[in-house]
Amino acid sequence: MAKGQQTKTNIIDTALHIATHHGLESLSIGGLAEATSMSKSGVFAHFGSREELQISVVREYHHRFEQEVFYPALQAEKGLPRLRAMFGNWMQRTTIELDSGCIYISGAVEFSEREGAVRDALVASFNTWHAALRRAIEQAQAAGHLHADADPYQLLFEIHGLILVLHYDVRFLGRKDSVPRALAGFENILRRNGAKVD
Amino acid sequence: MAKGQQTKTNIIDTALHIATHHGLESLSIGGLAEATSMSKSGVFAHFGSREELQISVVREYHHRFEQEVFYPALQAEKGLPRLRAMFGNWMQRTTIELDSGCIYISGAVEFSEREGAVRDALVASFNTWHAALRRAIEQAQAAGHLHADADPYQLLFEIHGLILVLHYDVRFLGRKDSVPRALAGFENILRRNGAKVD
DNA sequence: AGATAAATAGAACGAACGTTCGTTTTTTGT
DNA sequence: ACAAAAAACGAACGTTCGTTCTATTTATCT
Repeated sequence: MAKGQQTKTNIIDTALHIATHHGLESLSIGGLAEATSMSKSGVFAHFGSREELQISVVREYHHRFEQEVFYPALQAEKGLPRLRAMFGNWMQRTTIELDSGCIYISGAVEFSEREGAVRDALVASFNTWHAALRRAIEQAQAAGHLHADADPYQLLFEIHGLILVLHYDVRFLGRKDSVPRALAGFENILRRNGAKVD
Repeated sequence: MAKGQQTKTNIIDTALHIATHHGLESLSIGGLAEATSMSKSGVFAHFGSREELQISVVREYHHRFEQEVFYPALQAEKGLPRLRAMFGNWMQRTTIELDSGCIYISGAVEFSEREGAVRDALVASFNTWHAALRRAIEQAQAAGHLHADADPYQLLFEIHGLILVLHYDVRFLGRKDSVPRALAGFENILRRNGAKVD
């Protein structure tokens, strides 16, 4: 690999770590320069603008999300098992490991009233995941694991809420014991929609 | 009222408007000075620090939240009616009116890994509301509206999730039609815990 | 009305911000 | 090893930031 790409990867790694902890808006060229022991202009040259740097971080987060949340869940068989795997991985990625947060959540706050390419990248990335979840729900319905007449979007809405409140309780309120609650809420939703008890 | 207090109130009003739209961290002395047609030092003198300004905004938000969400719900009779009123007012305050956001949500992201007085004020303020909700749930149980053996915290957890995802969908994804989903999710939770259909 | 206190303004500070530019170092290809 | 290309540096730019002064304007009270 060319030296440049290697350095760029290193910068993005550092930036991703900062962004998952303190948000995309907390990224600064100067801070990143210090963290990577480079000069400001050296860092800057790789992206051309701060906005492009933020977009690169969103892209990298999207990639890792796929790798750690989505793809592993495909190992589980279609239907309820896979949906449960996706939710479980999602919980883990969002709150637990190294107590880093989720930029789909922090970014939603930071860019809810701000237009631009970063917001667009965030929305597109989240929508991809959203669509994957909807597919998993519909497959569970097709497999007879969930009622066929249930509204997938309503399930999705409620499930997403559990992830958000889990994130809120763990990271903001410091309630480390919230994972069982989220899991219980998840099973409540499934049961109401025809799933057998786990 | 003294002239100073009057000006201070005006500044906080303006600051609250900005904070509900763009977050507490987007507040700046200079921006507030321009918005209120004052000098930077004139604005600054009322608070002594930016942090104290942010805390003042949190306090004001807490006050309005009580006025517009909590107190009106006390008109409804104890138990399920009051709980429904609290949730309804909460939804409205959080997403609808003048499409302004909720600093309990944006603040949770902004101050999740930042210690200090602002974070403490936010946590304390939210916990007050949280406790009020828990009381309402327990009253609904005592009145026989909800199963007595249900865990109030689990209900609270799931209900809070609905507010968060409503906020997310409306403000970030721009899905203005999410209120019925949140309402449906709320009734789902109540029904599972023994409530009669509404 | 005149004295006293409160409120606001204005200028300046050091630091951090994103960005630009010219130069120097390092890597790459032959 | 040497030339060409890529990568990183260092200094400076114009702004904005929170904050600290001193000066000036307003409101308050007798």
